[in-house]
Amino acid sequence: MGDVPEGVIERLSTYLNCLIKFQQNNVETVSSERLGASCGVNPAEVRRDLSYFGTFGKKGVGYNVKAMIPCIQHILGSDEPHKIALVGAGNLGSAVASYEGFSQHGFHIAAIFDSDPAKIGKKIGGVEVFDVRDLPRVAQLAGITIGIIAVPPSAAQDVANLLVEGGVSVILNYTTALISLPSHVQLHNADPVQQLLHTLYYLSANDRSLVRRKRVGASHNRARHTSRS
Amino acid sequence: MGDVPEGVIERLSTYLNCLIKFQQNNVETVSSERLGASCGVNPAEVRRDLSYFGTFGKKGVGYNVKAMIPCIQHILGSDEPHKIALVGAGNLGSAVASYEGFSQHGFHIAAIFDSDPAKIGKKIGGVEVFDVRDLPRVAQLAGITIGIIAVPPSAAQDVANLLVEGGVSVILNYTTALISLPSHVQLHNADPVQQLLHTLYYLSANDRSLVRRKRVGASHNRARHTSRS
DNA sequence: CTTTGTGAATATTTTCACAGCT
DNA sequence: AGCTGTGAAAATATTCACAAAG
Repeated sequence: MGDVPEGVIERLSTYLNCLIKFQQNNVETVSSERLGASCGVNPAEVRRDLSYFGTFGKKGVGYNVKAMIPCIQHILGSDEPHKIALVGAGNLGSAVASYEGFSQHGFHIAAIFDSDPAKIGKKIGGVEVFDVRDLPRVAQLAGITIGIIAVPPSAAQDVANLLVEGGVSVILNYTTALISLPSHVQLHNADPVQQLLHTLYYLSANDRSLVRRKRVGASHNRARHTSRS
Repeated sequence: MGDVPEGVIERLSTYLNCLIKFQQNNVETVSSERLGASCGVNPAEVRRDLSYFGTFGKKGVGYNVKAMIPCIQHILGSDEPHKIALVGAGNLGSAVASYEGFSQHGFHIAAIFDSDPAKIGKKIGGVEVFDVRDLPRVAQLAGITIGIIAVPPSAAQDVANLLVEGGVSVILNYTTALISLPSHVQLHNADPVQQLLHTLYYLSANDRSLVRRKRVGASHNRARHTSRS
C-alpha cells in the first residue's frame, strides 16, 4: 500500500537544487554518495527515492547531472509554467516580487494584488498591481494556480477565501494567521516565526522537557538540516 | 531508542500557534480532538506528542488553554529571549525587519548587517545597520544566537561563515544557495522556490512518474498541510 | 573495481483501542 | 459521560547488504 512517501518529494526538490549547482560547476556525473553528502541524505535513500520514478543511474558510474535535471523537473511538474498571484504589495510582497529565483523554476508572478488605492495601478517589478477585490476574476481569467499571501495576518483568511474563489490550487502563507481551506487546496505555511520556533528546541541542551527523559543530552547532531516550508 | 521525534517538535510550534488563537477567542479548554482538528493532526497524535513532555490534560475535560501556552513555550525554549542578526538590508531584509511576529515569541532583531556603504549607519525599524565585516565581532559582543540570511545567493556562503564565526547556533537561509556548515550549527532553508517546488507534485494527477506506478490517482487528499521550515 | 537498484531487515511514526481518572 | 494517557498494532520510512551491470 506504499505510495510515494511525502519525504521523497521534499528531498527531490533538494536534489534538483544540488544538481543545478553541480551543473554550474561542470560536474558531469554524481554518485548517490556524493549527491547524498551534499544534501545531508543517506546514499541508499537517494537511490531509493529516485527508484520510485524510474532508473536514472548507470551502475559503476552514477547519475548524469545534465540528464537528471529535466527528469526531476518533470516529476515535480516544474517543467510546465505556473502562474502566481501575489497578494500584498508591502515590504514582504515587494521582496517576493523582486525575487529572481522563481523564473528559473518555471514560476511566474502574473499579478499582484493590494487594497491600498495608492498602490493599485502601479507596477512592481514590471507586474501590475490590481485591486484585491478583483482577485477572483483576474485569477480565473489569467489561469493562476498559486497564491502567495503577504498581507497583515488579520486579512489573511479573507485573502485566502478570494484565492480559493479564484481557483488556485496552492497557497503559500507568509503570515502567522491560521488559514482554513477546502481540502482540495494545498496550504503551505512559511511564517518565519514558526520556522524559527521549532529550531529553538535543539538549541540548548534539553532540560526543557517537563518530565524525566530517556537519554538526556543525546546525539541529535548528524548535521541537522531542514527545508520544506 | 526512541527520542522525541522531530515531527513532534514541529507540531508543537503549530499547537502553540493554535492555542494562542484559542486564547484570543476566550476558549478556556480544548480537547485533543478540537486542537487536532484546527491543526490538521490526528487527536491521538496530539495526545502522544504532548505526553513526551509530561501530562497536561484533565481526563474528561481536555487541556487548559491558558496554562498550556507557557508550557509549550518552555519546551520549545521561546520563553527565553533570543537575539537575531539579520544580514541583508534589501527588500527582503526590510520585510523581515518590519515583521511584527518576532517579539511575540521572544525573538529580537539585535543587529542588521549589509555591505552597502549607503545603508551602513542608517536604521531600519529602529535597528542600526552595521558593516557586514564587523559581523563576527558585533554578534559575539551582543550574544546573538540566530542568523537570518537575506542577501543575494552569491554572497550567502560568505555570510554564513561570518555568522558561524560570530557564534550563532541557528541559521535561517532565505536564499537558494546551498550552505555548508559545521555540524553544531543548525541550518534551516526557507527559500520560497524550494517550498513551492515540492507542492507542485501534488497539483495535477500524477502521471508525472516515469515508470508504472502501483495505485494511480490514489487519495493523497486528507487536507494536505505543511509547516516546518 | 565501482556504483546502481532493490529485497529484506530495522527503525520510526502514527493510529487504534481501551483502562482509568474526573 | 467525556476525555486523557499509553500499551500494542499497524503503517511508514530508512538503512543494510548484495546481486547484477558497466
